[in-house]
Amino acid sequence: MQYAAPRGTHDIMPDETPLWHWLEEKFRRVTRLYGYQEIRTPVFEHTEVFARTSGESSDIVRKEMYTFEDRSGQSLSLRPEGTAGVVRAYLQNGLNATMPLAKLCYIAPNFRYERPAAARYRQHHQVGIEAIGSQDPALDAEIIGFGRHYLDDVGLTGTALSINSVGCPNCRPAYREALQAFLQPLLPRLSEDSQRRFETNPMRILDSKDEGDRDLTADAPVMLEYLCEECQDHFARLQNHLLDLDIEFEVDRRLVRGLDYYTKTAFEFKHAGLGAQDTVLAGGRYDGFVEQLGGPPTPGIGFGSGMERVLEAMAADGIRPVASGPRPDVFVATMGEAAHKFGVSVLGQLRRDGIASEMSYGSRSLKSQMKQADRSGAQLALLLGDDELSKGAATVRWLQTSEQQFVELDELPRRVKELLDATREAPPVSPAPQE
RNA sequence: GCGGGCGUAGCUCAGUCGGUUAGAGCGCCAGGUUGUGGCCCUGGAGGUCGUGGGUUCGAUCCCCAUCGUUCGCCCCA
Repeated sequence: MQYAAPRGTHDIMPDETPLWHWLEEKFRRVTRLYGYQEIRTPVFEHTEVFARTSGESSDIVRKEMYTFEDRSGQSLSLRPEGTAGVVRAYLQNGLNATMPLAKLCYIAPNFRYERPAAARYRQHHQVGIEAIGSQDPALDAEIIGFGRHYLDDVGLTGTALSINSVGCPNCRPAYREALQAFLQPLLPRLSEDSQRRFETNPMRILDSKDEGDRDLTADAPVMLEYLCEECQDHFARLQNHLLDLDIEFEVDRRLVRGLDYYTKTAFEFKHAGLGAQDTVLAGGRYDGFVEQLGGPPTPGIGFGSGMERVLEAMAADGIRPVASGPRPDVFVATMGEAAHKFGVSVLGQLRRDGIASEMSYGSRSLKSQMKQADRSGAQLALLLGDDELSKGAATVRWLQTSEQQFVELDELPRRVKELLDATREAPPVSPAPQE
């Protein structure tokens, strides 16, 4: 093999795109129900945009960004996550002045230079939403409810929702101190990874997968005990809204987020069939974010959901909603050069009449063309040969029943449409995609 | 970035205790029907056995490196 796609990237081939379209449509439908409008931002931004907001210490900024200089020497980076670019666009286009609450959604690729693993890629695709401009916990509930709705529609009803509050700049510093005070004496006994986290992100230690760490930190202070009044109230009201909405959740006191910008609400939907990369949709509130990008103090909240992960979770659950891509209505088969030439113009006419049509190129036997017609999934085959040409007609063959008839050429579009309509009213026994 | 598994046809995989022409099923193409698809039969194309180096009379097989992939860790969607 001469060339392969770069490590951690993958091609989405024609036999898979129908499934991607299906998933995108599931998402778009929910965006309409909840009133989120699509935004499309550049695939790269000034590196500052991400460095500023994700936190200089986060792994994403430290070692996972695709950063490069353009010809003028400015530093640009491929988007590693969705929120930063959206907020940048929000400010640049003055939505803060024109939309009291901006409800935005996107479907876009993200890029991270990390070691590929199951359901983790260097280029992956996320659907996501952001709501910028309100601190109301009802909005947190809407965002989480959106996530639940989307996953349910996709068929992943078994995903478990965890929520937590990670506090705010008022209460987190005190908690961080208390946590570090607790961890200090344990430090030598913690895993290597956690020793490193002690400085960079001590809250992550609570989330460690190391069993020894888990035991040692069983009685560690948790953020919930240190929440300021405002954060406490916010978290309580969120839970009430979720209960009112019949959304099942569990409070995970150790749930944290990797990016520095999160405040208050953090949440994750996990799927059991995925192995180590089991988070299928995750997000949280980021009330200090807009300010960090130079805007006025503006609260915001959103989530991202990895499409590759959702598709793998679907596969693990045996959800296979789409059988195949679009099929032509009509397949034109010809015999002889004159008929082939004529077939080309018939094909063009059918298409102008709105009938999806194909034909065979190169000189293939009729048998081979019929085989192609069969595999194309077309309902009708149109046969053109010397007989038809001399009579000014075409043979129209209904592929399911093998019935066929001569049709005058000027009758053709009308007759073909009639036959196709009849088929649609009484759908044949083809394996219908399950909804 | 760290540790382990795997890499044989388009796909799923067999195989060689190191030995000459590397196999199957599916798929693809053609013929069996010089104007008719699905089933069946017959035939065909398609492989530098991931790549590079080493050991050997001889390597797809053993060793090393490298690339890719996969599982776990870090981190994350």
